[in-house]
Amino acid sequence: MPQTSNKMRRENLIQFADQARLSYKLVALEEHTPLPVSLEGLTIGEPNREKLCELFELLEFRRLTAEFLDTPSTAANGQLTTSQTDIHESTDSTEQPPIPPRQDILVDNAESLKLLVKALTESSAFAVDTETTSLHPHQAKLVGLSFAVKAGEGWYIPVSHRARDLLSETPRQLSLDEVLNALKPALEDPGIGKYGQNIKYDLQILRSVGIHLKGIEADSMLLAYIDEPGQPVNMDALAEKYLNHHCITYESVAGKGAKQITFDLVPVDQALPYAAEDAEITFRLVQHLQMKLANQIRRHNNIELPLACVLADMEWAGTQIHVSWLQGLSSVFGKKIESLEKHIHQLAGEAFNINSPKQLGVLLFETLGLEGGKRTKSGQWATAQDILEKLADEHEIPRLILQVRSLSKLKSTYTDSLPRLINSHTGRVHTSYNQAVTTTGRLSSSDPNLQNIPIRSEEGREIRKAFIAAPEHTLIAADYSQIELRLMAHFSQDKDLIQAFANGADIHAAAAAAVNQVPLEQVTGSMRRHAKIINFGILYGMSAFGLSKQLGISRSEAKVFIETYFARYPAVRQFMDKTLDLAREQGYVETLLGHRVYVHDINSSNGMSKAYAERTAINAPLQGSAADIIKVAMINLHQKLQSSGSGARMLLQVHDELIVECPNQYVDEIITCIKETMESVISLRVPLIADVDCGINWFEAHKL
DNA sequence: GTGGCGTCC
DNA sequence: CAGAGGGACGCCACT
Repeated sequence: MPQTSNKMRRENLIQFADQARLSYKLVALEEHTPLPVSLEGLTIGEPNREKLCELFELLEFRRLTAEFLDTPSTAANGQLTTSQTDIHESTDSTEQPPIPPRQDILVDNAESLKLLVKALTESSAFAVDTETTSLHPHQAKLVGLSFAVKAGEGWYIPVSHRARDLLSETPRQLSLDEVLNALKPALEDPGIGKYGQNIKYDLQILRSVGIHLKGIEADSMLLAYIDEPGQPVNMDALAEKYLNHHCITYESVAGKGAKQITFDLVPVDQALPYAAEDAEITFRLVQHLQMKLANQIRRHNNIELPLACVLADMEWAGTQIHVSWLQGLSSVFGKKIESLEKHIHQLAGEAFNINSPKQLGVLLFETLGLEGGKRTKSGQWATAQDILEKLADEHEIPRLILQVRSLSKLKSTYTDSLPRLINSHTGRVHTSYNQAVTTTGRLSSSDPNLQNIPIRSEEGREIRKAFIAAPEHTLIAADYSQIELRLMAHFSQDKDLIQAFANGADIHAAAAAAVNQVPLEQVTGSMRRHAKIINFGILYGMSAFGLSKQLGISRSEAKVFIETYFARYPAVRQFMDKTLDLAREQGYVETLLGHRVYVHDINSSNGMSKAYAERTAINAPLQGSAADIIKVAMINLHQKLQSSGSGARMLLQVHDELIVECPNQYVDEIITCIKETMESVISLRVPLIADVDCGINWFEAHKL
């Protein structure tokens, strides 16, 4: 009983602290007042207020605030950005008192296990880390668990280390069952906070041994990502960067390359410091970054961290694959490639590797002497699609090469590879979502990448028929309609753009009508096609040159086209100009929900890097805000699907699209739920629309 | 390991 | 003058 109330109080305090931090900052900013903190508007009792002060001490709030006040304000000096100062000149790690050598505790008997459980249970939060035999949760075996409840101390429990050879003995260790039984209450107690480094992984590992981790409070990887998106977020790099600590490398305990051994074969005496360090560093990183990021902690708490738990479920679920369908496609593609290859070699009069851009360039532009050759950066002949397309009229070979290219791409990347990535235990593919790599805030997907499955070409689209629903289930695909253009309308507040979306107009046709100054009825197919390219070009900061190349028109025509567009949608240009000003001033741009994208080169004297930074500054708030919106949709939808009791579950995310696997009898209900959830994430100045469809496979679910 | 290319949004 | 479309990942050839 007393424990529970303590935990509840703790939770309340954290919530209060979060609010108080913000309000204190405001007060401090306006009045430059020192502590104590103003708690106006917060309804907390005296005892809690005391506790709150303690908590501030704990968080070194005073130091944080002092830093905040010392930082030159953007408005005052008008050039150097506060954030750049924070990031590049922060000397946090050197200011802190030196950390004493870490004490490592090996848990290999009942007594030490008892001590650990006691330490965990009495803590308000602890770091947890798992050591396993694989990076893929479904094939990983749990080898050991490590914990830290405070800086300077790490615990490690080996559970399935093995003898490396016949001469060595199996190390003494507790049984997995005994360990899990002892730890389960603490791990599943939502009142005790958990810290992790890439907690999405540990969540799945723990789930595989029947533990449902609760009380997840922070992920150092996600905190670091919020601090500086796009920078490395592996633990070694973070320890160097924030704690000035050099980690024991995985290679130094497990070896590298072909000689690398799995962690269960690492001797326990070597595993102990490595594993204990993982947990202890995680603990310290979380504490450090929570302080550093006080004003962005909400993004971590309310978006990135809950999303990590959603992604863990999606990865764990995986997607069913129709293997023989893919094998059939492979064989069809293979035969076509073979015959095309023969034909090409015949025409060329020599056998060469048609997959080698280098050999192809020499053949086309030297042996055959075709015109229009361009060099790549490295001086090779460029043989990219657009170049071959121009040559296709003059010569048969480039035309055939284009066909081969497209087919071998489909075969090697998709139809041949996907079956190899099916997990033998589940019979499904379990992609891995990376939440902390992109600069804009998008997710990425790998092993396999399921965010670039073909859809445009007819042959490629066939591959989507291999992504099937489980028996008695249906796949539901829901995608946001024109989300980035809608965000452009929202941010720019352009009257006509908003009006077009409010009317539910075909936005490309509307742009075509505007640019060509004709009524909507007179918009031709080609006008619409051009307007569509311009619409996307605007989002990406395309130049007149790029547009002319895309549309096959002259540069001056393209220039007029763009100018007319801006004349028709004047607020769009104003928004772009304002965004660039802001980017130059503060060194970063921000999305709807506060994800920052740094554009350091925006004031560069190098024209090319500056232009690049400018395009990023325009595009990032749009791309990144779209990412924000779907992240929130995923968190909300995950919650709703779980509580619906339907058994429907999210499987995939492709930037503006969600794929849900749903038991047949609930499809109608869940479609409604998905649409409502996606459209109600946030209220913009234009409607947010999600198109939803369903089918037995991903192809069928994309009829719209 | 790097560069070229191609797939997606 | 050169380069002139944002963000990813994966395959292949080549060094």
